[in-house]
Amino acid sequence: MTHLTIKDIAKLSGTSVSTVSRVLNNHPDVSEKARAQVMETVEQYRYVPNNSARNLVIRESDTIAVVVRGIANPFFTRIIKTIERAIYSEGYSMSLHQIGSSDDELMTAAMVEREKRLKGIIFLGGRFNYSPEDVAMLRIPFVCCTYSNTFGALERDRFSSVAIDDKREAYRAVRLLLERGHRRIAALIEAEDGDSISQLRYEGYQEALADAGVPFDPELVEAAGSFEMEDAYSAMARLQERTRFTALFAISDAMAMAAMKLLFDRRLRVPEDCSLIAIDGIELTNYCVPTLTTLEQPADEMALACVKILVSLLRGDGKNRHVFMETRLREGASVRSV
Amino acid sequence: MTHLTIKDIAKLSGTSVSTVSRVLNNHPDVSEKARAQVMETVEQYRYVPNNSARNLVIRESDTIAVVVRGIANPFFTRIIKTIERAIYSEGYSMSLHQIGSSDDELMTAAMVEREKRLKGIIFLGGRFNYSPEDVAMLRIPFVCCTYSNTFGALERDRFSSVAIDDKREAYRAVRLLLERGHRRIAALIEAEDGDSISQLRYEGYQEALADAGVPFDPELVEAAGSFEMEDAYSAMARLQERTRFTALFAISDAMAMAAMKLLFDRRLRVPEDCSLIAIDGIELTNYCVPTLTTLEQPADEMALACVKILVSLLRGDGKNRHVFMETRLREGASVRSV
DNA sequence: AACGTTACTGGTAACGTTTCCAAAATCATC
DNA sequence: GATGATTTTGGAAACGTTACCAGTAACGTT
Repeated sequence: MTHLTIKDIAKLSGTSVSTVSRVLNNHPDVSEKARAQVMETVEQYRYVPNNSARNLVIRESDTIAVVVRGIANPFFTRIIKTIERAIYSEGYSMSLHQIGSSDDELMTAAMVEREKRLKGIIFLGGRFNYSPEDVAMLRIPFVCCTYSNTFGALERDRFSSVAIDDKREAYRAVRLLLERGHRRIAALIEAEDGDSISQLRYEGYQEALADAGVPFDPELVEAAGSFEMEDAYSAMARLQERTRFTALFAISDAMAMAAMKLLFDRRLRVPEDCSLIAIDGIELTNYCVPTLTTLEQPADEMALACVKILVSLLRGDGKNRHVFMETRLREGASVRSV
Repeated sequence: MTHLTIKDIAKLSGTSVSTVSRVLNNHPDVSEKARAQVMETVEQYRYVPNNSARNLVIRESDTIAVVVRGIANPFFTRIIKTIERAIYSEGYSMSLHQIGSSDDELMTAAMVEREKRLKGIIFLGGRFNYSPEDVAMLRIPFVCCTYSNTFGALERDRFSSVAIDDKREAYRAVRLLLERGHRRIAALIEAEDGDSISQLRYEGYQEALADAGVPFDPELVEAAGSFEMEDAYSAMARLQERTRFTALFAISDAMAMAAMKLLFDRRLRVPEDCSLIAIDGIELTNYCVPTLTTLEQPADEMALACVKILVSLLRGDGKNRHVFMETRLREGASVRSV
């Protein structure tokens, strides 16, 4: 017999299937004696319940899905790592789903949900600009991490989110450049339009310039095809060929690092010829030359908040919430005063 | 009714449960007419079978677990990404398990296996030096990725592996430095002893020196507490304070990048003052300054090989295999001739 | 037209749990 | 020690599939 069943345990501990089940699920209505009895046999034979059977009768699984757009992003890896820990320590299990830039996260999620009877979903890095009707496909709680849907059509009480205030933080980053005397400040953004992280950060950039009385020059803005470093590198190349600037705001650390490389390849020095600031705070920024000045998102806190919110939704206490985190300025050596 | 069952589909398509099941599982013994009928209703109502019920009667799940030590490692992320794709396209699902450096991968795997009735396991980046008795806990096929167990106690036909020949590739890397005229070549390794990737690569280093008639100097070797950049940085600091060298062989790209940063912080130039070579070929090496010369592991190929082997084991055709991949030299600007 | 093949179909018993319900045991009260 | 209340127990019906088995329909063959 490869796998023991609850029946075997019942027989071995001289009790019934029901009692074993009760013990295993920590029901109060079972005598101390029986409980001890059962526990002992369970330990002894290293019995582990069959999850499929359990999920079948429970009518759902114990799985929380994490749907991530761009798993290669170091910032996301960091978050995933913490999320996984938290999910397991809450007694759930996690399944990870990577989607490409052309995939539809809602489709993926809906499919997986139907197939596995998910408990909940955490979206990581998606755009998630869906209509309420679309979202109705998802009948389970979900939280969007790193995406705040600030202007989206979706009603705020239909889902939760954990994010930084992208626009405000971008504003802070650009203001820092302005305070250091920069006036020609370029922006390296990502192509996706509409209500995306890129757009929000871009708006922050524009607003900071406006508030400082610096006229907006579209020449100074270039969009990469994706968040990938490769695309950022070539976007930066276009930008650098087109115009001159003393500082660059990149919407992500990885993109800033690609930009840094382009500058190096063109024999331009950071920060002497061009200052650099970005948002994310990935570990790598401490190791590039020069170290990157960046607004660090509290990745671990964000991950824990996601799981905490989702779990409390699942347990029935707690409503949908939208949590905004603050970034912390981590000064590297990539910004100089002019 | 939230979820349709196979019974509903049977009723709706005017046939029986058995027939629907047969259609869904692509059994040949069903008429074209019935098949079309069923397919249509399935499409129309977007029916998705309940996996728990299926797994219950099948007596196993459709899940392949990936147990990874150090998910933050960019090389692993890349592999995971491809593995996930491959697993899904083969019709399985994936669950990802991150373990810390102190955790026991076998324990984790055994636990998860019992709980979920896994189909198979892929170990990523572990040491996996277990005795045959330990491994007997795992009753399902598994493949170790990036770890070859070259000298381990485990019988070779009990598991599969996909890896590079760590010793040989390290040998190649160090020989390249030797060919460029370097004689004082330091090594930045990782602390884990015994039969680890670090050790294998370290042996390759020693052998290359020996073959070139360069005497081995233990002063030139420093071990980091882990593969983390932080630990690599401080190990490199110790090394650099202790002795002088014209070139460094690091056992991983990430460690090399940390070393590069330390050299920069100490006002030493790469490659003028110290050449650098490593193994892995992560994308980032193209973006550091200067670009790192590295032996690139074919991450995608390795990932696909893992899944292919595992799937063929699961299908019953195919035996346990040990695949060695070749690296490809990707020349950056971090090595100079002396 | 009777027969044997073959192609297809539907009924039903698993699979290993949880949960409901009723029965049994225990306890408290008079 | 009889009664009712309470705690603890076990039996059995779900949950939604698959797979076996028996049966029916369709088709050639003689």
